[in-house]
Amino acid sequence: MNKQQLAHVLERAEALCRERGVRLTDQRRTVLQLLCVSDKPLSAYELLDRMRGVVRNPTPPTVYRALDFLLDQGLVHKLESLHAYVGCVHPDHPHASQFLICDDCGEVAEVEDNGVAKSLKAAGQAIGFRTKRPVVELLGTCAQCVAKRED
Amino acid sequence: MNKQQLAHVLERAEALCRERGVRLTDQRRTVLQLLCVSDKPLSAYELLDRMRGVVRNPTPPTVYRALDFLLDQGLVHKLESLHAYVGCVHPDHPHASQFLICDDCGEVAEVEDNGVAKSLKAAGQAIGFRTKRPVVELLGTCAQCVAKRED
DNA sequence: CTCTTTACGTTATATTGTAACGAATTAGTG
DNA sequence: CACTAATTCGTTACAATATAACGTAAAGAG
Repeated sequence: MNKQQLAHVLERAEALCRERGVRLTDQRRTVLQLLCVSDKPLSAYELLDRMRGVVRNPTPPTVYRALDFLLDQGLVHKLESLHAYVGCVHPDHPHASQFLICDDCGEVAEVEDNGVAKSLKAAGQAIGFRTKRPVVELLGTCAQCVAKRED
Repeated sequence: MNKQQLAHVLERAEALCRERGVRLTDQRRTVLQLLCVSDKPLSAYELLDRMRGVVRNPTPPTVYRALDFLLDQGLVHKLESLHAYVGCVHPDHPHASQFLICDDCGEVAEVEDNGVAKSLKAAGQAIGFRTKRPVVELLGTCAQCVAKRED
């Protein structure tokens, strides 16, 4: 994420939290920012490392609390299959994303595919299931790495 | 899974492994069987506990090696969002399943929805992504527990 | 039977995530 | 402002999940 996008996300985060009456504290903002400037998903302990120097003596609970808050607010996503976290690319509206995770280069693409959302909804409804949190992560090879391999 | 289903799965597992020239050893069969007779997903360490008394002095690597093998062979699935494992209900054919996980009663339904499979494939292809392993887990409330709550 | 590969035993350790409890800060209320 | 309640944070300890590394044993191939 570039600087302009970062600024936008942080602004949006501030505004959303204000609207919702919740507090985007320094620690929480720091974690969000670290995730946004990273070019790859970060584990909780990678985040912990990067917080040193920004926050005084952070510990695991420091990170996990901030992550819990940001996850609740939909400002970050957890990639279950990687045990890692990413900043949300479009916190503007509530959404259920899908993640395409390249296990070659580590790149992660967050997409919001309407067809997928619909078919998942239908599959749940077929058996009366009420979905609260969909986890959709496709592990494989991104276009760039596919091309690289076929050279 | 009832006894008859269990017998069928074990037979199928034997046959598949024979065909593929891989070995379904005692430990691996034990793990598969434990997952199949369980009425809920089991964590690696729950499996470890249940292996005592069947296998001599099992340790974490014992369990994880058996799980790795069974996952490779498509005989069990890992539920990433639960850190837990389930026996595959239809190992007969290769497939990409979706899991509906009730966070009230813990029940897990494995479904193979064609619409979901198609839309996921399409979403990947749209950006040239080659999916190797789809992770699709819907966390929410099953029909039974929805009904219970509305009483 | 010998060689090679695969599976397993064993110990130690890495990684991910929480519990619990008190101190400090913030927000609401008279 | 003063008081109280709620939320956030500091800190310690620990639980749960997963893997590294290396030697031994067993199985399959020739």
